[in-house]
Amino acid sequence: MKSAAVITRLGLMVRWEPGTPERLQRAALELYAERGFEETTAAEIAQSVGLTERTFFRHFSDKREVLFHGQELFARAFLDGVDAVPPDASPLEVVAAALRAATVFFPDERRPYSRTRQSVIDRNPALQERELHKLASLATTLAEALRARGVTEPAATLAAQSAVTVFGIAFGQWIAEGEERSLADIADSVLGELRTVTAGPPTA
Amino acid sequence: MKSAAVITRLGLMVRWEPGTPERLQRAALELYAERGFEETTAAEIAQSVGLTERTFFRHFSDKREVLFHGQELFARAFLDGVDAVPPDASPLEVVAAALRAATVFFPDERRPYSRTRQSVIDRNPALQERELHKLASLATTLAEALRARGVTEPAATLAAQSAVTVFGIAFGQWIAEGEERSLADIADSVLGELRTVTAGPPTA
DNA sequence: GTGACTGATGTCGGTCACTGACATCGACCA
DNA sequence: TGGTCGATGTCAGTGACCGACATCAGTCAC
Repeated sequence: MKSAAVITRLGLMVRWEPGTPERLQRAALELYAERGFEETTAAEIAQSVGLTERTFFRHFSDKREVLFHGQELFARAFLDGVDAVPPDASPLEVVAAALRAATVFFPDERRPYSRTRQSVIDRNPALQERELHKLASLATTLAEALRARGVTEPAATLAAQSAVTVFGIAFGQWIAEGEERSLADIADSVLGELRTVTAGPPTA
Repeated sequence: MKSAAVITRLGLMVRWEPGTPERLQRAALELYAERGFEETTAAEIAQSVGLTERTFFRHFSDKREVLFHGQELFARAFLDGVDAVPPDASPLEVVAAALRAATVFFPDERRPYSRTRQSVIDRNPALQERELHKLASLATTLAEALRARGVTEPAATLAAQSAVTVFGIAFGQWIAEGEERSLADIADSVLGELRTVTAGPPTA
């Protein structure tokens, strides 16, 4: 693997094939899905796209991270939803807006991809841990945005966590076999359920 | 370390000093707190109590797990709270009961210990991931208990996740500098806040 | 009492995730 | 032409973890 010089489709001579991180991500998902996460070594992923293990770790901080990229944009979508709502909106209205904004990241065409990705994650605890951590970070970010709008604690964290919880449940349903509603519709309905559940008569 | 034979306080000759897992846990927390999690090797923990690395990994599946033991009892407490409530109670009442039951695991004397433990976790992402995963498992268990009582999805998962969220926020506050209320009182109040936040006027 | 058996531990060797230091070599720029 | 840069390769190392096997005090059947 001395030199990876390559001729592109346009006939241009390039030192390195472009899109290295994307190629690694595709290869990793494929291998994880085929053999399982633990049974796949970082070196194998790298080799499968003509690179070395060392290069893999230059692009991704660890073996799990290769499945969790683009979270920043996703979080940004949530935040955009927050900003798109009038300043006097209630926390719950903000949550609804954030949810609606986030769902644009998951158009129906993406369902098959999301399904295989999620099935890989569901089969490995280490990957679940990483996913949980990402969602928790998202909640933290959201809570901060809420606080910046004047929502006090613990309401801000409560609302933010609820948003993430609703999203998680909705996403799981969106992925489910036979489900055909859009993620936005499902999220709306789950949020409604949350309001129902937390309503009820006052507790002792 | 050929033979670890030891004379106990009662003068009995024993092959192995008893309470190995507990000794390892204490030593681990101490070292993690002193030097940090990453800067402490499993071998060091083991050696600090006169054992080998291999033995450490026989008692704990990994380096993080040594800080997360006893979760089963904790989860059981939640479940006991669930069972202690009449069958016609609303999901929210069940959640309140579970929360109240769980707080018995954290009497005020335990605050200092919980604080140092949490500060270790807060300083390391890998430990945060594990904690999140344990809490998520708890939520899953709780949701199952709710379903067993006839609560349907997604209400069951929503209620269970909310319980865990409330617990997490309350615990964080309980640990906070200067806080003196009991965990039960704080949890009650946070649950009340959740009801307030999710109430509000209907959303579009 | 003796020998088989058990259970907690030690020893050894190996795999793999991840890292730092340094070398390579086209591309690009002065 | 020469120098710098950026993405990569090479190499050697550390530490988490695991399987296989050895050890040896205690126990129990006989």
